[in-house]
Amino acid sequence: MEAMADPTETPPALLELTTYLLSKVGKDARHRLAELLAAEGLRLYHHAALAALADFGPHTQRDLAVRLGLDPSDLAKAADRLAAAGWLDRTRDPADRRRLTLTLTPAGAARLAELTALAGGVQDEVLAPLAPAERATLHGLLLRLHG
Amino acid sequence: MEAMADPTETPPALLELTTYLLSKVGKDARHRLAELLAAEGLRLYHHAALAALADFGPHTQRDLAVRLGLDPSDLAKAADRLAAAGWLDRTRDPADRRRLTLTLTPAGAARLAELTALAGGVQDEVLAPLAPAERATLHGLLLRLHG
DNA sequence: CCCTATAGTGGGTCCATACCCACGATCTCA
DNA sequence: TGAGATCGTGGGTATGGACCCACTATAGGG
Repeated sequence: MEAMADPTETPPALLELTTYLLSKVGKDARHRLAELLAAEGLRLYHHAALAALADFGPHTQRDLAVRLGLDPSDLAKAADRLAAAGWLDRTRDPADRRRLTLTLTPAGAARLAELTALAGGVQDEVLAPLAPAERATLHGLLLRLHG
Repeated sequence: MEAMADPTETPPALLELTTYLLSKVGKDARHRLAELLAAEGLRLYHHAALAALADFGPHTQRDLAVRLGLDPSDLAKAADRLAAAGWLDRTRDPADRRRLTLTLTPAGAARLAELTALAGGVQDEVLAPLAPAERATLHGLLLRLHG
């Protein structure tokens, strides 16, 4: 009995393209995490914003927008959301009253830890086929590509 | 003189997530190729469709939609585009006149070769930081994740 | 004090992806 | 020969990302 061809099989010509795999696997990973976050009314950039504040300390909105590569106007909306939830403080800079300084609150730090755990869970799923050493190798290679 | 902090630096907490890197690098790769294709009025799935026909032979529209994970309605529009350019033939199946069989034309095969070369160029850019052996390693790992 | 530049923000646009439905044509089978 | 299923297709909708402009409040130089 002959093996049945899988009607959903990807064309080998595409599987030979590393960029195709990169794009597909990356999209899948992002999609999974985005879905989890969406269930809590959050987006990926909310996570990124909290992480940036945790790692680099307070930012003005403009600076944070630059760091995350977001439009200042879009970041303002994201900051709204995060401030409303009590995860960051938005204080007017007394030295330049145009500026708003964003600072992570303890509640924000706690939330960030939860989101990071969530991301870790997705990562375990996505990387399941790889042994720990292989995951480390992959991580190192991707890090080099990221520059 | 102290090193100036890079205001666009990504939060280390995110760089530690392999899925973050995967998603970012993958998005970048897809974005670059999509831009090149867009300049010629094409989308990524046009390339994928041609590749599938080349690798697996003629498909009905339905089968091709299943293989590529596209909505049948959307694939119909893509097939329009490709047929209009003369890259595939759309023939009514005499045995079941509801079905349209898509077959790659020689012109389509030639176009596919061009697109594949284009994709290869993008890939060389994206993978530039890696040595050939490392690229092979990366490819192998991604292939395992793709299943 | 005026002029120009900048920070934040509200309210949009544009685009791609992913759906989804209804319909005509056609097939299959009882 | 009808009932129901299936293929292609036209014409939608929903979503998220990226971008953009106008406007207010504020700063700072001349």
